[in-house]
Amino acid sequence: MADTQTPELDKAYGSQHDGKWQAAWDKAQVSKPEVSYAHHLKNGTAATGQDPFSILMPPPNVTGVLHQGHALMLALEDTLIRWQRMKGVETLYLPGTDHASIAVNMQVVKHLAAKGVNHRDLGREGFIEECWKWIEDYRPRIFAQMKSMGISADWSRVKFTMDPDLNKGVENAFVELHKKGLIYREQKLVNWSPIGQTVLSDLEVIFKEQKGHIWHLKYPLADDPSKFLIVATTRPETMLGDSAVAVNPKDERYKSWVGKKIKLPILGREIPIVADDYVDPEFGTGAVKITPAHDFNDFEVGARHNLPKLNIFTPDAKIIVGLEGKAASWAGLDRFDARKAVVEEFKTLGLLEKIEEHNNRVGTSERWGEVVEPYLSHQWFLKMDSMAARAKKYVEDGEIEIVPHEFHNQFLRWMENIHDWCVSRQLWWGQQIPAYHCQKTGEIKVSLEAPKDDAKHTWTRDPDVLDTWFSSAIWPLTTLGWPDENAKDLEKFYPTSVLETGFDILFFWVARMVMMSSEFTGKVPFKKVYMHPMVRDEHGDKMSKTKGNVIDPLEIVKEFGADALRLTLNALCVQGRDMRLSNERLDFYRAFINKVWNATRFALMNDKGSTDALWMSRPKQLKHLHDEWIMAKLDNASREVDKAWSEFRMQEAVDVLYHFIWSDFCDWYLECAKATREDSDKVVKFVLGEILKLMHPLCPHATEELWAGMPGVQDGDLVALKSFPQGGGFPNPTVFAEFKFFQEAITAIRNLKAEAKLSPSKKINAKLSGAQKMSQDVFDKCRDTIMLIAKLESFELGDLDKSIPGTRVPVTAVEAGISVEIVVPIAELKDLEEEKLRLQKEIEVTEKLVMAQDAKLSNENFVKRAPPELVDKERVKKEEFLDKAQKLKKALADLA
RNA sequence: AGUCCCUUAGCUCAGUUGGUUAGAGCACCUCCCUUACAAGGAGGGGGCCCACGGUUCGAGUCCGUGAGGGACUACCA
Repeated sequence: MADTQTPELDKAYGSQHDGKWQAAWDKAQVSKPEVSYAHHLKNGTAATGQDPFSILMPPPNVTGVLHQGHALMLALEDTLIRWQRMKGVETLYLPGTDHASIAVNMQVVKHLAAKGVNHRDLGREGFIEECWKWIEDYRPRIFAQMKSMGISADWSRVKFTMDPDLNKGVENAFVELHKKGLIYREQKLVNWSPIGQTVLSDLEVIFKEQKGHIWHLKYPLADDPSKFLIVATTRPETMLGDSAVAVNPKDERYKSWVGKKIKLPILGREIPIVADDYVDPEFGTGAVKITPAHDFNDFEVGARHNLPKLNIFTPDAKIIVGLEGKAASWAGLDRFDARKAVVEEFKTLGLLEKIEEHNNRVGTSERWGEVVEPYLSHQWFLKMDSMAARAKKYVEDGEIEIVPHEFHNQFLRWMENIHDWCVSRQLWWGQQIPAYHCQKTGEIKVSLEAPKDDAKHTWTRDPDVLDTWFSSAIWPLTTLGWPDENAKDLEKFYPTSVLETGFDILFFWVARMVMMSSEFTGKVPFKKVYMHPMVRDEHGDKMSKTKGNVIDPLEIVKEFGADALRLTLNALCVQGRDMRLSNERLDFYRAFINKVWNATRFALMNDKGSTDALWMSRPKQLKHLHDEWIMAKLDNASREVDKAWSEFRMQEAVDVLYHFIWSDFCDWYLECAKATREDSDKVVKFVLGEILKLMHPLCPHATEELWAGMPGVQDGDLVALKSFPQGGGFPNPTVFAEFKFFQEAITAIRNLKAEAKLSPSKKINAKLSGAQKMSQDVFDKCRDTIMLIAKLESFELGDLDKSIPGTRVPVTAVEAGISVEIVVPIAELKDLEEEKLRLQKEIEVTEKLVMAQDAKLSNENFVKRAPPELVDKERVKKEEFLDKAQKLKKALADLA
């Protein structure tokens, strides 16, 4: 064995070595599936005959800054990835970033404006050049931030949604979908952002509660201006685009009005009164002005009645040139000023009936925050119905499993109510739509290559770009090499194993990936969807810059270390509930890492210079009860962690490890091992080594640092490439019951000392009575250890010597065949009365338990109908309680 | 308006197909700086598991109703 220098471990855990290990993983190419899998194959630890495991990282905005949501995503994904890799599975974690068309476009426009440059003056090419500059400035930052979390992503495969090959994939997808007739161009009413001057998808519109008004306006009848209908509206300015007034056909009040005409005030234009079921006679006045070009419902009504769609706004929501009457002078007026002008005019004309207070929800743009204008325009749409039906079926049939299950129904419901997706955007930054218009003929061609001009045609490319989410929807394809269907990664890693992300993009992204990726492959893009919760602050509030309660993950990494952050995020991650992150929690989990740290220091304390790699092989000889027990516990913990992760129960995995390491290993086992030092040395080292492996997916840096400190570990020998503990077998089937006796005996003696106000370190004499119920073998396996830990002067096995009065502590473990009393001579006790009280109290508690068991067991129905093994268990319990109660009573009687 | 989630110790929360005396951390009380760790150890107090009803031998867990809190989707001119 090479003579490796065992570095001295720091006194406490700190994150100062994180960078060293990130470099070591890079050097060993741990995250390259080919490399790590080859390593496992060589060592005989590969999981053969199993599908590869792959996660595609949800690409953050390339110009973004890592936030807590990203940190959570990276922590969870990398935990799963490292766990699978250690299990010997061929594992791919593919990182990437998103071009974030609309967000980056906006940032760069703002950035230019700050320099006094109007982006439109640069022209398309010039602007895009600026965008690339901006991105090159930011891209290294987010990469560095992601890497600081210690993720083991394969950076040799890193992707950007605007990489040339991904662009090719996107254009190919668009052309293919068009060929299939799923993409079409149409003039429709869309959500329009007057500030961004682009269309938005339904999902990019945020509804906000706003205090507003309802104006009741009088609309005079054309042939008799003394008569009028009163319409109620929240947007009086849109009356300039009215093309009808609608009433309910069943409404008796207005029956005679249908078919007549209204002469619109201000404009003087005449519009018909139509009957339509859409109108609710109960609401407002029962008469509704219809503006097909500026309201989604009115658009529908207008279509049914063949009404003209009269647009009144310019793209930046100002009154157009060319309106009739007084409105002609309002050209260029902003929509909100136009509202005032219209109301003022109605007042002047004596046609304003009244104004009511009204709270309504108005759609605002996600990006710019201004009120979205329903606007008539030509856009590209993607037909959703057939793709949605297929996506729905995948989920219904369980081909895609959504965790937590609550999102299952939400997903299906959305698939049922989906509208066609408007995929074009009037922006420059993004993937330009591969469509060409002929100015002369008005023809449109969709193709990868620009069509050649000829005598009849002059082609220009469609200026619009695609919605960011269009390229994201085929992320599982393009990152793996599609449209090359023979691409190696596509063949090997598609469908991917898990799609891990936040529920806020379930519809934006997850649903669209399912629909679109399967459209081209006929296969689901991933088998499981795991939606993580939202990270909130310690008070349960959403983190936001304006509130100033943002906990910056980068600051946390600096202050607590990446491992503490990863561990904490995992520990707080339960299904179906948001998590509250706080410094208190981070402190707590950092302390946990420190515990592992110090346990390792303890184990290595007397090992300086040793090169015996004791932790590498499973000890065969277990001399003491606690040795057997900790090995069995280790196996249990390994299996439980494995199961928890396979079900995305992230908190449970941490919980299992916490209890196993802190309570079982440190509090009980290591204390025992101090008594049986050489005998237990192999076990201590082995279990510790396994603990480092179990903890590695959560705390990769600290576990590597500790591992490297183990004697005999050679340079470049990484935990990251070790085999994940599988759990062996139970050498002794009654080990838990026996150890239960062990623990209870010690606890009872400690308890006795505390109640008797004896110092814990005061050594007392004790005897074990009821020897016939306990095998000499078990006693031998734990006698010395009990003495040491419980601080006993003497501890013998034998019958109670009646001549020595004393108090007794019953300890029973029926399953192990143990029913004994620990006898402490009366001379050891300071206060006899206290002891009597203690016994009295315990008798009461125990008798209550006996009664509860009696009640259960005397219930005929229970005995008859419950599973027999359960009834047996209850009987055993009763026996235990009864035994204990009797002994306690005898003990009390002896003291009296 | 519809759908879904939550309500368990003073606080923050676990509690997988119903089945040990309902758990943990923090906080609190007592004791211990015992040579891995005071970011530690030992012991202790603290719970009609929101309410009512139902199913069951058995309910924190399943069903119904109600109260309080939250999320999402849709939306009335």
